[in-house]
Amino acid sequence: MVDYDFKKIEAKWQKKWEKDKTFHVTENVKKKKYYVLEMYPYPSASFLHMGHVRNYTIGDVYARFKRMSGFNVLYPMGFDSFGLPAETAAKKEGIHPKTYAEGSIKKITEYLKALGNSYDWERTLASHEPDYYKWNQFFFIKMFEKGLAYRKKAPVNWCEKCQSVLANEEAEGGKCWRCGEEVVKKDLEQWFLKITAYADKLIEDLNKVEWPEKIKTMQVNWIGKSDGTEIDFEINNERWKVFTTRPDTIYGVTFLVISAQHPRLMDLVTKEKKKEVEGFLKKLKSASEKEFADMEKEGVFTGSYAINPVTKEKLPVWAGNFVVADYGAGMVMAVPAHDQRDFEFAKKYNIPIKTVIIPNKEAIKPDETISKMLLEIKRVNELMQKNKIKVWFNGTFGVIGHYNKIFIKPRDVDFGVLEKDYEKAKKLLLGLGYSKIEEKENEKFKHTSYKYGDLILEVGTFDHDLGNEVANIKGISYPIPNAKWLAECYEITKTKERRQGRGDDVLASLLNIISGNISEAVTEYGILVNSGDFNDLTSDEAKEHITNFLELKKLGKKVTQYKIRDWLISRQRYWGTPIPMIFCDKCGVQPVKEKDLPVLLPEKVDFSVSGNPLNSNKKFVETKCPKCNGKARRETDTMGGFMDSSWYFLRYCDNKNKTKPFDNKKVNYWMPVNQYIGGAEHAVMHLLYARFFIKVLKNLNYVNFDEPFTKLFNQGIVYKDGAKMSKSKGNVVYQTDISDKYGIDTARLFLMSVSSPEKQMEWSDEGVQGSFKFLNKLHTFVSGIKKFGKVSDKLDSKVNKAIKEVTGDLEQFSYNLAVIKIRALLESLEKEDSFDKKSIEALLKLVHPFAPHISEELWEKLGNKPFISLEKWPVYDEKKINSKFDEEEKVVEKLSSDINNIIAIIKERQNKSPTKVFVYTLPQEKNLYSDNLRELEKKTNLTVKVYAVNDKDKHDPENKAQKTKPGKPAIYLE
RNA sequence: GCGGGUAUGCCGGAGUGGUCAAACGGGACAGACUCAAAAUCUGUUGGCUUAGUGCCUACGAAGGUUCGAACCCUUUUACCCGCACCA
Repeated sequence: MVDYDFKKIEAKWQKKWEKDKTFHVTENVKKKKYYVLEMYPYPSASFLHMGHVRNYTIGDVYARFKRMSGFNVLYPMGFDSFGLPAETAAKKEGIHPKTYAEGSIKKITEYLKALGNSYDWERTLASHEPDYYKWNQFFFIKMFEKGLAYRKKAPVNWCEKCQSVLANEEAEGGKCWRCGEEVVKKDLEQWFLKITAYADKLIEDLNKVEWPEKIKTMQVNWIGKSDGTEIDFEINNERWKVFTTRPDTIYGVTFLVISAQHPRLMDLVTKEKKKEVEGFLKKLKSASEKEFADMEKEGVFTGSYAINPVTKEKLPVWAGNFVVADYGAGMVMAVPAHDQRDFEFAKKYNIPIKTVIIPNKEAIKPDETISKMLLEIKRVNELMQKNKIKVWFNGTFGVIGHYNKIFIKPRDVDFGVLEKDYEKAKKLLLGLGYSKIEEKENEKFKHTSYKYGDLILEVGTFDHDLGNEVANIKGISYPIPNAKWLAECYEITKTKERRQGRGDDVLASLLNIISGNISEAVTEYGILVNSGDFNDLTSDEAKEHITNFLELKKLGKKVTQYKIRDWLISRQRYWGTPIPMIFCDKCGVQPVKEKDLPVLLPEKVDFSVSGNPLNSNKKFVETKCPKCNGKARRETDTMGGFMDSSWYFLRYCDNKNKTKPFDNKKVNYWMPVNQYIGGAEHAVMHLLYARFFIKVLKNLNYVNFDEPFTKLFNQGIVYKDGAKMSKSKGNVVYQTDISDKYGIDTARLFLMSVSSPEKQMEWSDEGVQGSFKFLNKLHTFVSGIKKFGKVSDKLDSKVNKAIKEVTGDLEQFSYNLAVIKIRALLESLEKEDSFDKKSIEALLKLVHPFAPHISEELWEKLGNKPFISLEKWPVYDEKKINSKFDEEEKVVEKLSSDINNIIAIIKERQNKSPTKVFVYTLPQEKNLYSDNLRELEKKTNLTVKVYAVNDKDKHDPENKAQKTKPGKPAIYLE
């Protein structure tokens, strides 16, 4: 077989599509719309690699599928051409960013077109064009008027390498998202967009979209809403606010910690402590951002004391490195018993730890009696240990020993000792002031009861070896008993199971809880102890009550805190949308008048100066105040690129509008985007900003929907040699590497068939050949068809089933499974010698989304008019799908493999080559096999004869027929 | 540390309670075609065993639920991704 001429075919159809504007769409109210969109790329002059190809193909397959399914599909493509990368690339090449961007757009457009994607190129856009960014400025002013854009001095993230500030979202883990440079904090006056005003709505509306849970969670976490209580602590006769989500632990507060970065820290530091605090701060300052994050919790006492508003206790105020200055109030109440950070801090500086929560509501509550008893146990334990007697406390607290169940309100102290120590132990107890009540003995155990005050104490012999053995078998070991363990023990008693454990472990655990000598903070909710009037409440109840109490006394209130900060939009760079603001000494900050938009980005600037090149253009900077017409200065900061990407999908709907950002009728027809496709890395950046932007636009009456992207699909990353395919890693396979050799259809088909699109995939050079083979096979098969005939019911069933399954798979992005079914269909068709045109057409249509060029070509070859791209997706007929055929096939398959198996054995053992097969079936199964006689002969290469077992004239010299079973015919070979 | 995900045969990857020694593709091996190779076609590809049967071992590891588990539960290990001192 000669490889099909993919080069010619692909060029031919790409040209035809372009000339015909096949994929151009307009609003059509009679047709249901569907908007498929891939995140628009940042244009670079280099070739697309397989990661890109995969991404765009995922979208194109879907767009083509939906288009054929009868939707009016909007599938546009544009370019995110503003931004720092263009500026740096331009600098490197010594050309103007504009030249660079436009050159890149030209190149990348060419590459994108070579993919054969069904984009509507009439609707393209590029964010650096004044026609586009004019509207960035327009919206900015609208937001400014609504108070949603404002200027403020704040500590912001600064990237030294990029010479610009970054939004919080762009400072990933303290590093610049683009260049990886350490981010430093700087106090600067900057423009912000008030995304925080929409924080609740941004969380709430997530349930209106069908997005991967992961992305939703990431957004929720990023917004970081937490309900809590703001509590006033009095320090030096002044009230200081503290935010907490755990007001139920207020009785456990043993100190306060103020952030080392808190602007008013020094107000709290007493004269005596000043030097010490300053030394501490100095040390922190010298640490880099990263070291800072890894640093151990450290602090220094400020010398001041706070008054707990509920208990009136006096609490030391510390300055600490682990408190974030710009979250909450920048100061926290520390509850070491119930917060791990506070715990570590308290341990380090020897601050008291006070337990006020017992984790499980029904777990052991150390009341007075129990405390007394525990102390008694402790006394006994110590005495026994001193005398080298090993003790196992049985059934006292928790699950102890090897047969006892936990009980909640213990009445007696019960323990076991080894038989050899028994008498000695008894004596020791008497020495402690115990009085004997009763002594028992049976063949297994000895047992004595004592009285001590109102306590009962029992001592018995304990089968040490047995206990150990059981424990060993179960492999249970709790080196550090803790509250979690106890809670677990309690859970076990509820299920009536038995559990082994060491008595002294439990004892230690309980004593720890009572004495505050715990090994880790208990952070789970539970019931309150040591909490005055609030004792015995559950954490949830206590939060409510304590907050109410504080509100009543005007010492605190319920508040909601968010982690998300306002969106920092200004950048000190050239290549972006100029912020349309003017500073006038008289009138202050003034927006540029709408009629004067756009504020054009001047091309003539000096790139050699440090800082923002825009400052070098006097004509740009010096302007007049729009209000008083006096001398004024233009804002030289530009907008971050995420402004551009926050609404570009709206502009696609009406990209040539000169008078408005878009016509809202058009936007309301096409929007929201039904299927958005892009990488997960934008989860808390672009995807969050765009949602915010749409909410603002809805409030301003520009759009009538809440969410821009109904469905979101995150494609998996393409790997090669174990690393993400990327230019910087040098493990790139370019589009042309494959398309030159096999054609772009092969590349598309392969990328879609190796694994499901949302999973990461490993690139394989060999694997591509499989897809190429398939397309060759398809080409040979379809172009070799001489004439059409009738379809068998069997084939018809297969065709219909394939349509059904492929349709379902495409709908769910299970492209890889769809491809498998298409392969199987071609195989079945190849086997037949008669089929109708409709079946072949169906096959081509199923193939089409994956391999659009070859399917167009073959479609034409069948004598059809172009374009298959605009043809109707095949419809299946459920009635024609008959599982009987599948079963038949299986049965035949099995029988022929049995026959082949026997042939192999005969050949090897008897060195004979049989030529005839006699098959003996049950009478009712005879037709099943005789109907498929030809199939059987083909598979076995022998003459086949089928008999029913009761056929009188059957040829059966070795009487094999008696071996016949239902579904398993007997076989004789000769 | 917290949250999410993944783990399947030589490899890539389907499969989420019986029809599973496990789709499909790649690779390897054998056969057909050919002077030969490539392409193409056919078959084999966990082990033992057998005129087509049967048995064992296997879906990261260990337990458990079930008549029955690659699939459900628990624990655990490794890798990937996200967040990271958020009170």
